[in-house]
Amino acid sequence: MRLSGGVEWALHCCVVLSRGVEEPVPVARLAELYDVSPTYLAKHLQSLAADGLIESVRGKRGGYRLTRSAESITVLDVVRAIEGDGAAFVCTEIRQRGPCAAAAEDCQRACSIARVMIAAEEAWRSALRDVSIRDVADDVDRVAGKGALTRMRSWLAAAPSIGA
Amino acid sequence: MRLSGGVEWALHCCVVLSRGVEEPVPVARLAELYDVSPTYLAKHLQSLAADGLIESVRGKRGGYRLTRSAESITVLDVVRAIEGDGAAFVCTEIRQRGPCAAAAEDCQRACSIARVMIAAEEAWRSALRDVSIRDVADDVDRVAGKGALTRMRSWLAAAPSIGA
DNA sequence: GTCCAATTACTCGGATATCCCCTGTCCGAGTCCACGAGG
DNA sequence: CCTCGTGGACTCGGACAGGGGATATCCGAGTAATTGGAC
Repeated sequence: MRLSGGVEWALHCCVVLSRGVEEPVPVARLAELYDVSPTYLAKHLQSLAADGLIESVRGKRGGYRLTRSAESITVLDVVRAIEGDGAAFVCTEIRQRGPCAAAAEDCQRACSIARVMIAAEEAWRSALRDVSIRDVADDVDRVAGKGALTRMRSWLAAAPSIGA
Repeated sequence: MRLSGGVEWALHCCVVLSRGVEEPVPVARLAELYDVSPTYLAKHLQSLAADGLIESVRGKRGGYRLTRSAESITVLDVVRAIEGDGAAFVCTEIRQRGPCAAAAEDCQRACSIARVMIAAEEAWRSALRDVSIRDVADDVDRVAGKGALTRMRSWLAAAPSIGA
């Protein structure tokens, strides 16, 4: 059980995009900020756009920007956009197989093992749902210093590749 | 993010093994009970044995049996034995990369995003740790009928392939 | 000076290879049980 | 009748292929800004 590495990228992107929603930021710029593969990051941002978390602006001076306020986007929203809605544990109903199989009419409720796993996943989802991108951004300000995020956001807005 | 299918098999095996600890049960018999691949199930049971949850008895009339009481084995123990101890979310510290990288001395605490993910995983683990194999077995008795598990355990103990 | 239109440069978007881990399988090492011979 | 040794069959254990999804990449579709000329 391992999450895609794109989850980390997407979360960092959403956090930095939550500072100043004015103008869109191209993928190449975000990739340069974090020193990651631009094309692969693009793939993940497309997933976020497909779920309506960010919107794309095409053409010159285009890019991505958040569609709604950072308060209304939860960490779970981002994780689900990247990883999909599928549950981690999938019950194959092996209790209904083999020589001691349970009768189908006795299996209307989910099996005991599946219920435990589902409850645990719900606890996981709940923890992620309780934290918004805004909360994370505030925490970054608290840990890394008040101006760190704003400085990164300003760098994104600056003309690309001048100093390089 | 998806768990290995072996988790389901291993949990069912531990539950049925918790009924009557007298004599070991061979892998082939367990595989026949659930109608799954014997060799692949063996691989997973080896993982359980490596973590000390079950012990192997070699030779004729050998097999696997639980090493301790079902109360002292948690669902989390089984999941960790199959999936390993690694965290689902791995922080690659991209905050320390790129042109706006944070200084290393400012990163002694885990980054805000990683903390959220770690806390969620801890909630997931906690939910799995709160349920023992004994609890699951009792719930199976409650749902599938009091004698279902005992009947399966008796079938395991019976001489193999008589009726077939 | 103003308007318009073609050009251009920059952006996203989906289709395309590559790699690694999970799935699934196999044969060899090890061990207990059974049986038979000898005392 | 009891003991011991040998054989056999059954078990686990780790080493060996195949497949699917994540990783990483590329080129084409689309759009806004620019720029040049005409009025």
